[in-house]
Amino acid sequence: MGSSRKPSDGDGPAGETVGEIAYRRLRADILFGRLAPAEKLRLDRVSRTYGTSVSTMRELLNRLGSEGLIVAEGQRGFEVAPVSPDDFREVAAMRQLLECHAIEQSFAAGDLDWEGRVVAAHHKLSVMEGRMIAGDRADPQTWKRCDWEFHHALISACGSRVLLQMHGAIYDKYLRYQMIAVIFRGEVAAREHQRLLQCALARDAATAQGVLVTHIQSCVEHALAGDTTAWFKERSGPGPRDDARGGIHGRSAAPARD
Amino acid sequence: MGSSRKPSDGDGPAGETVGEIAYRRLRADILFGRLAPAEKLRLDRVSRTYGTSVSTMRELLNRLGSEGLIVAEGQRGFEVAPVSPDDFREVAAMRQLLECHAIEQSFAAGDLDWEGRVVAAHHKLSVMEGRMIAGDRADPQTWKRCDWEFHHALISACGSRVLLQMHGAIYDKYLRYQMIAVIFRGEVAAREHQRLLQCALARDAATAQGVLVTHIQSCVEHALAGDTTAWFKERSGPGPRDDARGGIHGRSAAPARD
DNA sequence: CATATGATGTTTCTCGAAAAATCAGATTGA
DNA sequence: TCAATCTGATTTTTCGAGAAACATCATATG
Repeated sequence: MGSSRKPSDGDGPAGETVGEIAYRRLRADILFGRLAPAEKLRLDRVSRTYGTSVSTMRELLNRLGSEGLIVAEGQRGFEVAPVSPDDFREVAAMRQLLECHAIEQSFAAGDLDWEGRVVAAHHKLSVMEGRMIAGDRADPQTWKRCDWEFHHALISACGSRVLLQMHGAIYDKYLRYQMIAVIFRGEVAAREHQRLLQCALARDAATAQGVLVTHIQSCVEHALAGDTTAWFKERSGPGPRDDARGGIHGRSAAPARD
Repeated sequence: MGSSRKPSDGDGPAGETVGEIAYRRLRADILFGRLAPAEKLRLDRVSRTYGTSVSTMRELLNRLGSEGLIVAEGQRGFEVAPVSPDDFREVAAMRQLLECHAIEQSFAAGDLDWEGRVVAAHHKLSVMEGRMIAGDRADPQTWKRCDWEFHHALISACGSRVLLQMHGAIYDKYLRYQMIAVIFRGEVAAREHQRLLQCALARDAATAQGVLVTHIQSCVEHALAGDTTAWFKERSGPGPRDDARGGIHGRSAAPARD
């Protein structure tokens, strides 16, 4: 998106707040599995790890909690969101639903610029996949970013910000499972991406949806076929989810004024 | 405010934190239109209004920002999320997508307990709607909560926590537009709810989806038929949304350690 | 032996102030 | 007159400490 960034910003954008930087790092650490699922996050420790005060860290933790990447139970602290096969399946099904719908809209409305974005993103992804297949597994982050950019480009003409935003959120959770399960399906996935590209240029949404369903489902099955017991620390069942939501749902909304 | 909480503090649940109470109140104030869209929220003022310190308020504001109910631009403060006809349409379309899908799953899997929940929720909603139609518009909060509980009951057997959570989030945004536009479609909406109940008991998902689409779409059109220009304060266009998201999307994720 | 009770240490939650940044108005120069 | 810069005031961001809540463990009691 067209926000003005400083021309020379390598890692941390120049005029960015401390909290924002720590937020990105913490978020990436959860997504890429460097923080174990269900791991307890003690304020004092993590805030020192990421170079902020506890107050600032609490902001980030609350933010990530509201995204579902961290669970905050009452006044007993925070921990990394747990994982489970069921949750993985649900996340995958949700991604399927959103992305299939978005493909339909996007394929119908995409203009020439859109085609350009799709082709460009696929090229970059294709190159990265070639490297990964060749054995160069040094940088899964940029590889996965290319994967994201391709899938995002496909649906970028869907015309709904809300849809894109929700898809982004669920994609990230899906990505987390991919990184935890350490999935390489190089050749197969690359071929599916190739077919998605062809469908996009032919505006064939129906076929693309079929390919995408396979793309996601086979990934889930491949991941769950492995040793899923290693995912759990003790018992990570349904657990105490965000039951304390405000607004209308949780309980009767409080009166307006005090 | 170090004083202990009164045992009979009729507002929130007994052992609830100050932040949690303020969060619910602030969230409800946004959802029910008591805080105008695009209204600037100065830390000092709102924190005093809701009885917390600025640090605590920042937590809540960040949390609501991550839910999309508040926008936080750079280090220029927070404001209530803006509204626009386009956004309303997108939110409605998203609710339609999620709720139709959930209905299909739920109608197929619902057991007798589910039927009981649906019937009970519809009864309560029906009574409230009767009062509203009769002219008793004192308490839109409980009325809308009954609406929520009915729609939630319908899809409660869909089997996916992720789906239910996302639906809850989008329902709240939809609700906000309903409250802003001040929509009363008493008789029509009540009849549609009646038909939804019948479809649920007959397990007729296809018809229910059709009713729901009408239910949502006609509401959108009814709302947008009015004077939408009053919604905007100055220019509330697409505006600077959450461009600064972390993780994979925004930019290259930062390396793990420093 | 199992359970209830109480003291102690640890962690979270809340607060107010210092530091950094933004904004509005005034001043200066072309 | 217009643009640019500077200054003062307001607002946001960050921090560390105190108060409340929780967890742990030892002790007492049936």
